Amino acid sequence: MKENKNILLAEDDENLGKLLKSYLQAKGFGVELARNGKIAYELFNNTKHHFDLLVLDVMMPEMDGFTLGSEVRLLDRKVPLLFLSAKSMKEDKLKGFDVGADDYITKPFSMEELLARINAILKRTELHQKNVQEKIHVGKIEYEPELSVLHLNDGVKKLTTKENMLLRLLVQNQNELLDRQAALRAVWGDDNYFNGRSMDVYIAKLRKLLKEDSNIEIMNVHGVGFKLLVKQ
Amino acid sequence: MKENKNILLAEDDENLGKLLKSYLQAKGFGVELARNGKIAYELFNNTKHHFDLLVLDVMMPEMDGFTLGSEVRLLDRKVPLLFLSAKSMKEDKLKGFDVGADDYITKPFSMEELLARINAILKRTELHQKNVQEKIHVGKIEYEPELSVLHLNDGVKKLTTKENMLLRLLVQNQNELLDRQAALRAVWGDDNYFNGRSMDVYIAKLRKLLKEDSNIEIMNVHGVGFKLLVKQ
DNA sequence: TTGGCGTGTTAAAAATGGTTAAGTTTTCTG
DNA sequence: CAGAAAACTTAACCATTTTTAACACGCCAA
Repeated sequence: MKENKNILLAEDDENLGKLLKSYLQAKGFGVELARNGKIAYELFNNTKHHFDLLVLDVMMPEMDGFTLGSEVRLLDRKVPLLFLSAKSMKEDKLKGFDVGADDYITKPFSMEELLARINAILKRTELHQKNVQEKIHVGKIEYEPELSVLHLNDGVKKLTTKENMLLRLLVQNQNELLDRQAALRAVWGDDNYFNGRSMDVYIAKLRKLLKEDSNIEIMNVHGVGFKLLVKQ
Repeated sequence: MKENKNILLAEDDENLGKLLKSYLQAKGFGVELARNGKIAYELFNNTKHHFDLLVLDVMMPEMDGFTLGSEVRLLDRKVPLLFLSAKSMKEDKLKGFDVGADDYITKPFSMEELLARINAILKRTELHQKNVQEKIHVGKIEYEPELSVLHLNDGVKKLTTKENMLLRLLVQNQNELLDRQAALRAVWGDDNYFNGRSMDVYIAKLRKLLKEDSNIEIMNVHGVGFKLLVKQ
């Protein structure tokens, strides 16, 4: 049960990025380095990856750290965020916490301090940790997002790509709102009218699949999004 | 509507302690001030008190902050701890996180920063406590806000998004005034003329639903708002 | 007491969503 | 590579939810 933790590091300064990456790897973490916010978002949104913590530089080209943080928050309300900033400015800190930062550290910082903060965050989120992405129970139904497979009464159902991406988002936000626009951007990469209807079609498909467990419901929040309700 | 959060503040510097206490009280927190670690421990251990967060100065007579933190951890594995320290020394920080700190802030710090960190901690602990699918009794009627469901005589009534949001607000302010503008901002995100009329329409809908129990009444307070009256 | 503004209520209009099925594109497979 | 199968999108139609409109009534201050 060694399961080492995975960190997504978004840092545009190549030297600093590589330095941090190898330091954290030496400490036993799995580290993916993204050189800007857009790449980081795509990595986060890529089904193949699961991250336990995001370390985001505030100042980056393409998409700054705060914007990235907010977008990520729409997809996953719980994943811990740690911001790196050159400025120690008050407004920046406040903005960071507003986005839902779990911590905030100003450059320059020592590697040990970063490590201490990372460990502190992971320690306190550990208790509430979701299963390490092998098998997830949604009500009575077993779901394996990595294999994109649902275990139903009448056997194993292989999900299609879009079914799986959407269900994964819903499950990550179980009993919480999944924002419509955020889901469209995450699954369809865009949020125009027809994609919207396409998503509705997929919601209908998922409802059919999940109706085997009557305690599961995909509830619509009018004009805002969907909520995967699992009665306890 | 807002059950305000309680903070236990352990700080031996009388000036700083009182300053922080009154600042946090002004921000809506309940604050108990203890002038050393021993008193703080006794306050915490006194079952009459419930604290949502402990703010502990590291350097205190009788019992230092870290010791206090460890002792408290033995009683409660989850209660959030935030340490205040004059030193920014690395070892101190590490020790703090080792004790299970949720955050660590070095003096001098601004009040805003402390507040931001407190709110950040409370926000993320709130997430883990939320999602309780509780059943609330409104008079004789059972209401499940998370499922947006009312249990009426002739079966279960599924509420629409807006019905649920508005009813939830009313119930949270049961027998107290729900301010009109506040409700509009909370449910409609805006408070222009037409939203106002939309809200009136929803009040009418809710009245119809709730008239099953004659002890329940949604009363209008002219020009100010509504009050959900439940006679005992 | 009266006029204006706020509220109660119902109904029609507009927006959003649920679902099925027909089209289109992509992927698989021989 | 062609044909079939699967995946995905678009269309259509209907249902539900929300907003807007309209009119009646009530409260309250001048």
